[in-house]
Amino acid sequence: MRDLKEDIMETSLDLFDRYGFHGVSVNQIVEASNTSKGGFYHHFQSKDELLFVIHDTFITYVLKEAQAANVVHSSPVEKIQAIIRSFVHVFDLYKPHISVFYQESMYLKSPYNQQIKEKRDVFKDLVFSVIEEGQRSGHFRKELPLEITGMAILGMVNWIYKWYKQDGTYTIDQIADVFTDLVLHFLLPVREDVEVKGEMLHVPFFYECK
Amino acid sequence: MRDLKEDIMETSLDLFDRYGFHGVSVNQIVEASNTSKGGFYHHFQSKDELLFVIHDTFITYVLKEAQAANVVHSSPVEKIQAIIRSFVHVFDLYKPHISVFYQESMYLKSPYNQQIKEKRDVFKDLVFSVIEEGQRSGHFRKELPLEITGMAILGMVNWIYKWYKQDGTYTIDQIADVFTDLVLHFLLPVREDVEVKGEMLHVPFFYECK
DNA sequence: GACATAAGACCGACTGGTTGGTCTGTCTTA
DNA sequence: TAAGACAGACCAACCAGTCGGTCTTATGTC
Repeated sequence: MRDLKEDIMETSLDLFDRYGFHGVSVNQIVEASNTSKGGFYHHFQSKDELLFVIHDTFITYVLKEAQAANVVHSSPVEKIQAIIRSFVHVFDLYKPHISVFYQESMYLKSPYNQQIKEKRDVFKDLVFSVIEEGQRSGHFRKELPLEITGMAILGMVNWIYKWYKQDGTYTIDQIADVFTDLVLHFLLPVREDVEVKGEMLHVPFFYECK
Repeated sequence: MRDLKEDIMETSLDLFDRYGFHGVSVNQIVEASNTSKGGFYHHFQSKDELLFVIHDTFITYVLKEAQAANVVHSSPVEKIQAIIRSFVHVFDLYKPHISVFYQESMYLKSPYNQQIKEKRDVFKDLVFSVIEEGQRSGHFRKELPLEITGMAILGMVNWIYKWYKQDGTYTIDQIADVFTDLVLHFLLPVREDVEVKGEMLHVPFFYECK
């Protein structure tokens, strides 16, 4: 027999993914997971807390991975590659969690919304700081506004939750590869500038300004 | 005296944007817009229909603009520029509508969800076909997978609704310019390949290369 | 211009159903 | 035997939607 708390998590994740947080009642959750109101409220203080736990699961993961990438690599090019790769992979691991998160995060009450916002901001700042580091060191195009470029990257990756299917045409690795290619194509400067501190980058870059 | 229906639309848009569709009751809407249950249901068949009308407003706009761009321009480069520009501008005109849409679209019942999906698909297919056209004609890099690249563009633009503020650091025009720059940087092949059928592209990149 | 009339605009008390959450109590297990 | 795991009847609050009624306004008639 499985742990009942995990059953509730899994079942509610499935239901939320299909019908949304507000489209599923606690009664439906306990019914589908073969438990009871008492069982549910023994494990969770409220329906909101269940939602928070769902969020925290994947946010903790993506943040840990990005922070590790930031420490392991020294070049901003390698950092952004590693961050995008792990960021994209999160959608393979936690897609239902993420779908629920973006559809429902606005309804979470204090103190849950506060905690979630903090973790998301740490991740965002990390991505931004890598871009900024690359711009300062000359790896990335200095003329790009940090905020717009950063949000473009977060946007194209976050949007994956809308269309990615595990049994789709492309694997999550292929998506990660293409996305990294796209991002590096608009981040890296013309070829002449890519040589930084005697280091020659072997990243395909195609466009030169006229 | 304003039209009451418009008052309801505007008030509910504001409330939905702050608290979400399910976070606002019809009672709250009629209270905030100084009308009544009767007044509300005189203008709208249901709460769902109100949501549908909100959606339809901006979807109709973005679709019309993109289709016009597709007809007016002949080069895929100009087409994608115009589409991105108008797509980005929709967030300036209809940001509350769009926020509500992405948070709530999942809860809409038939036949509303069907109609919305159709229009969104038409728009998506239009963007994809422009990219494909550019790849066939040699304007765009042939090695990029259409689906992943297309969803990357839709993702980075759609995500604007999460962070764009009208009184923020950058205007919507600046965002559109940077986004166009980013997209063309990863779409266009090396300069040698940009010359197509004797036509030399004069792609107006917003930011000057060094 | 005065009046009758009808149609649409709007009102708000009311309802039937649902929801998140509580509480008392039982069962299991260490 | 005590403590945590779980059960399920119960409740107060709330919600979308209804319905009989009133008010406003445009129009046709004399």
